[in-house]
Amino acid sequence: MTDIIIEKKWQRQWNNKNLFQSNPDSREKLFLTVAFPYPSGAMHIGHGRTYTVPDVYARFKRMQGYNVLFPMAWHVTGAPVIGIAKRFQRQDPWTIDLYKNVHKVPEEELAEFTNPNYIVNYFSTEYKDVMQKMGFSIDWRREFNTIDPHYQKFIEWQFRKLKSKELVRKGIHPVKYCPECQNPVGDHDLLEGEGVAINELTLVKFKINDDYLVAATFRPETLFGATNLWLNPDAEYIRIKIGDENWIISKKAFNNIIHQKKDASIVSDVDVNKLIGKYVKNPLTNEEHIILPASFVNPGYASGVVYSVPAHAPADYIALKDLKKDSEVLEKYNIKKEVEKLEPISIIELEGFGKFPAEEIIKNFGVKNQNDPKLSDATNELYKLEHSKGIMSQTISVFGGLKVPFVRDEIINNLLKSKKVDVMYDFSEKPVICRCGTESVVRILEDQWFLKYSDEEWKRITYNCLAQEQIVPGEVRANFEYYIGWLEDWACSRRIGLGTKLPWDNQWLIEPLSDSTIYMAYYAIAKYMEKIDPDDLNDSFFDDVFLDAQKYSGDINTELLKDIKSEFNYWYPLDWRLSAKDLVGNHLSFHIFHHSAIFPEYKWPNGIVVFGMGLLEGNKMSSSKGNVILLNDAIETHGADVVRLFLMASAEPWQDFDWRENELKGIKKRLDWFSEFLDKVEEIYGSKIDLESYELPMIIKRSINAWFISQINMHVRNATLALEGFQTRKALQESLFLLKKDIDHYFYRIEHDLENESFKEEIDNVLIYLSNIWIRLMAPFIPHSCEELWSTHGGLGFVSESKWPKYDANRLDEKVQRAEEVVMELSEDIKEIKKILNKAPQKIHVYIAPQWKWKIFDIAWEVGKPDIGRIMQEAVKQKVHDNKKELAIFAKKIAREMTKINYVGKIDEYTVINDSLEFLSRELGAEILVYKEPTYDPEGKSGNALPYKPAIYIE
RNA sequence: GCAGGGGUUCCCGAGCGGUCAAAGGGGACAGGCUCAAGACCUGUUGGCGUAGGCCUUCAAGGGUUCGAAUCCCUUCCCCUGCACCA
Repeated sequence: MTDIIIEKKWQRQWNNKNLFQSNPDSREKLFLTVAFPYPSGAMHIGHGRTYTVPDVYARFKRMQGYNVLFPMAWHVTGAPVIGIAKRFQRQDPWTIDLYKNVHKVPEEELAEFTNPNYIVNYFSTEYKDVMQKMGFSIDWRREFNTIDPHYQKFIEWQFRKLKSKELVRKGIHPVKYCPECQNPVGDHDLLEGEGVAINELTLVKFKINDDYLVAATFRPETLFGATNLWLNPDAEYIRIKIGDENWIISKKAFNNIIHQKKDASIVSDVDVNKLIGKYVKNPLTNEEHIILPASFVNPGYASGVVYSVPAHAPADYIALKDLKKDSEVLEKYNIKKEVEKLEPISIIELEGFGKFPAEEIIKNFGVKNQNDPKLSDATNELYKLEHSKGIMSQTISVFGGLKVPFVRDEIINNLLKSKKVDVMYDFSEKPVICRCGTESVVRILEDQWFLKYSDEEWKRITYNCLAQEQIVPGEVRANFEYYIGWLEDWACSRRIGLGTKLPWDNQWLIEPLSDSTIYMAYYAIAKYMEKIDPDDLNDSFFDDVFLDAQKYSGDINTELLKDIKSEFNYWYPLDWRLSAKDLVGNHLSFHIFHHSAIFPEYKWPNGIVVFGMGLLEGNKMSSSKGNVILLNDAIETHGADVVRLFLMASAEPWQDFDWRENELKGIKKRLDWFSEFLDKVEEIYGSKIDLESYELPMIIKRSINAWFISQINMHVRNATLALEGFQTRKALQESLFLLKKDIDHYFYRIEHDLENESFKEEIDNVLIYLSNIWIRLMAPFIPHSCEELWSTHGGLGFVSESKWPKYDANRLDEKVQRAEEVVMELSEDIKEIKKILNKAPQKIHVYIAPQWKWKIFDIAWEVGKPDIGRIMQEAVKQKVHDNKKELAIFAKKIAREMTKINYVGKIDEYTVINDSLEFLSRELGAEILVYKEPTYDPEGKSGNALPYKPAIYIE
């Protein structure tokens, strides 16, 4: 078993020999990168998996002879650490506790965490340390972070490039915003309301005298069915001035709207009671609607004004019903007559419902009145149904028969053009509360910059780029296609955070996902940067290095420039990009977008591998909830190789893995078994073995040895194929678990052969042959243990630099493998019969199938289908057997048998069984007699003999 | 709602037209080894069976096929993502 001391020893030696520093040479290259971490917290086992996968692949490819580049850097751009630092400044107890107990930061370090730069530096140092403890084969000379001055030059170049291609535009954008902190807030910064979305609502301006009563809606198509407006009589309303219009909205709504309509100002208070009973004009239908009171209207949501569509909105329907019954209110406002006249207007047809779906859904949900909490469920349900399945009624002139979503968009667009409606934003759920305790609002940021992912031409080349990439696993390709189509313009500038300033508009920082789309190219040149003054990195430099513009002007020495450029051209394009599946819709898609926009086609990335998530004992891992195991702790308790092995064996990279302490024990046992295996071999061999010197004869004498060698080669072949496709779990199933099972079986079978000198020599050679292959096969997964075994048993150099085992097609023999199965199946069958007979046998007679039966199997195999007619025809033609009756019975029988037995051709069963006679008789506790011809067959059992299935007679 | 992925024997999980009562691991049980425990190895882990067999199973229902856990349709259930955030 490896302990940390041994692991450290090998890490030091790899480092001393610069084993993983990759420079261009004559070998074929392989360049892979994995999403760099955002170091705002400690590394946990989920990260461990993310970085072990590329490491295993890198090690595998290196052993195959590729010049592999596996670099690493730090993504420090962004706002979260700013928020964290602020919380430390405020001495927020929750944050201090999180960093002390979950991230396990020492007390004296925490004192410095008021500085965001300190935080990212602290954690990137820690990440690097843990990555080295994991034994990752990273070329650390290329390490950088995203606010290095050199890197910032690269980002500036990239953005100027995109701008010159007109892929960046200016616009406005709604964000969550804390009025108290005067800053946009992300989910991390919230006390309440995590994951709440921002919804766009249409503001419908209902004319009333010289004012507009402004109602908000998600469903402007329902304007056709409006019957009245609702105001909350207990709320305060005000008149505001927007441009040259006066709007009436609730006072609370103004607190929100002021962040969205810059020029809005309060004009006066409005007495809601005086509005009720008055009429407004519908901007779409020009009908007049009465204003009525309703308590369900929330003055804090949207504009605090609602227009009523009782046929299709449950709240409106039930509010109207409530009002009709409320004689006190009707009298108070003197609106009795008008209200009595009001009836729902049906405008949307919905399969399964009648004219007034709102009425039905209220009944279904058992909603009692407008203040019933079930009302919102009913509303959501009907909203969804009408959105997905609703058709506008034929009574609606131009839109009759059209689908609701289409009509909605049409109406919004038309009314926006004629300025009859406006747009506002509000949260999908409330409240949304900032960590400072203030309720957040939706604010519109102006002069925001966008990357134009909606651009048709850009989408088109992005699709082209995707089409020529390999995607692992293949199912994710559809996801990419979907996201590339779905992406709209992306706000790529930010006010706060660490990062690079937008080169042409200094008030903005470049958004963190936008500054990490093509940075893989930067790895290729990063190791040269310490020799260069960042000010010399002008656009002509990057144009020349990355795009071969050949127009460099600046102070960088020509030779150096040439080296940099040829290094980039050696490594690029990127062979594999690895990242988690939640980044498919943003980072990985952006990665394709930006490569296709900036680089020529021959530099486009070759492939993407998408990862799953990590679970801890069946629950989602989450640092903020404390449900994590730090990678460093896992290494300390189990050792890096155990951790690596578990992470690679428990699930394929794209599946979710589940860290279970219990399963980990099994992995640890398995690794110990592997590590001690060589001792076992030496025990059998009788002295120390030398991995480099053994001789495996071409002709293997014993069939069990031939079988074992064949199995080894099969596992080598399968493991190699699996690794080529990043299937680490499958690769380990083959190279560790199934191979071990075969080793167990082999030992079980040869147990008694060891006493026989003439058998033992072959066994010794087979075991050293196996050891030599096995250590190399396991080296990418558990490099420390393998280096240790390799060096202590005569391996030359580092196993990390040894050749990946190549499977030997001549040693992989299906028939040899099937023969062993025949022996084992025979043993099972005899055991089963013994069990049924329930008495100890004296002698067991085994009859091999006659020649003609094999011939019929050959024929059946040729035919391929259980077609008795054709098998018979062919058998008669070839005269395989004289006895037609026997032939017919047999042909009939094998028609079914054939599909079950995995036929690989004739096997010399007589020899194979005789070779295993000793084993069988010991296993079965009786003397075994094998017959080619049934010379002794008192019960006529020999006729049962089939190929692969000798007949049995027990007495 | 949209998109993607799933529902497999006690549990986790492979399989994705015949070699499937279904890999591998975990757990449980029995046996071997051992003074004993652990470790290790062997076997059992759907039911029936006095000759290697038969019957019932892979969410539910229907279909295609000589043959389906595997293909098609319908239904039910579960997971993930849906943006300004790393």
